[in-house]
Amino acid sequence: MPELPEVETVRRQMENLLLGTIITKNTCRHARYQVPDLTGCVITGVRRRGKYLLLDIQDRGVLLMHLGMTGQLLWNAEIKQHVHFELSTNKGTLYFRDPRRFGFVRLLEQGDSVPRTLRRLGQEPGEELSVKKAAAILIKGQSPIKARLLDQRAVAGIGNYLADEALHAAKVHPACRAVTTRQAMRLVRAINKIVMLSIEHGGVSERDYVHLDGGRGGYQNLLRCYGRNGKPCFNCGTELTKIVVAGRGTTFCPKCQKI
DNA sequence: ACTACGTCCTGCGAGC
DNA sequence: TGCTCGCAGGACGTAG
Repeated sequence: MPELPEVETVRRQMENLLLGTIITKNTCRHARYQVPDLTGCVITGVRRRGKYLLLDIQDRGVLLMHLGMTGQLLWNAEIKQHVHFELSTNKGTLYFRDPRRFGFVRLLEQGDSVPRTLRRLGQEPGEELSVKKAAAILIKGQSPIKARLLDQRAVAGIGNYLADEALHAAKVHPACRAVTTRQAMRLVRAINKIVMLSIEHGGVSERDYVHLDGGRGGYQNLLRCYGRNGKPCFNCGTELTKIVVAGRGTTFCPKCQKI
């Protein structure tokens, strides 16, 4: 469930703690979190692209991390169960917990080609995003619009809750296969707005996601659609409905979001 | 090329 | 009370 706002929130905290530190040890406890020994290397950058975290490791490459569904990055892990990767530095240790092991950690060595999924990522949400360009990608194709929002190619970093929230805000039916340019532009603007707001509130802490210090985000209390099935739509009072689109649980308002 | 679907994995809550 | 079962979903592989 960690989506762009959640990853960005931990990125900011990691940047404060890890930038300029020296790695003293790294421990890998599972194949999905396998990284060569980085002892002595300096962390020179803490970046994010979509839902991926990228730690620049001086003279070695980039440490690529994805939180998957249940991934947690913790500065001091109280619960050691499901900790698959540890990165110790001269300032402290970063623990990667991931009960369901959908996440991963790997090192992109200097000279390695950039993985395809990273290359295919669309624009980052934000003020510099070209709404027209993203909308042009979004209107292409025959799949349900929600599937196209989730495939990362129009805008990077969207997951299930951002998709449901944006579709509701833009009044587009999640199963709609033919969206207009006008609808697509509404969607992209909604994404921008929701991403910004969610980051401001430290993201959504619904089940597993927590901050580096174990703290929780607050945006789960401001969700207008996702997870509110059976409850009234804030716009029209109609009961929100849950269906499956693109294999994902999808909540929407049958009155506001018509095909 | 695009689209659809199965797979990975564990915790949790509903229902009996 | 204790069990089983279904569901949660990001990315990827494969099939059509």
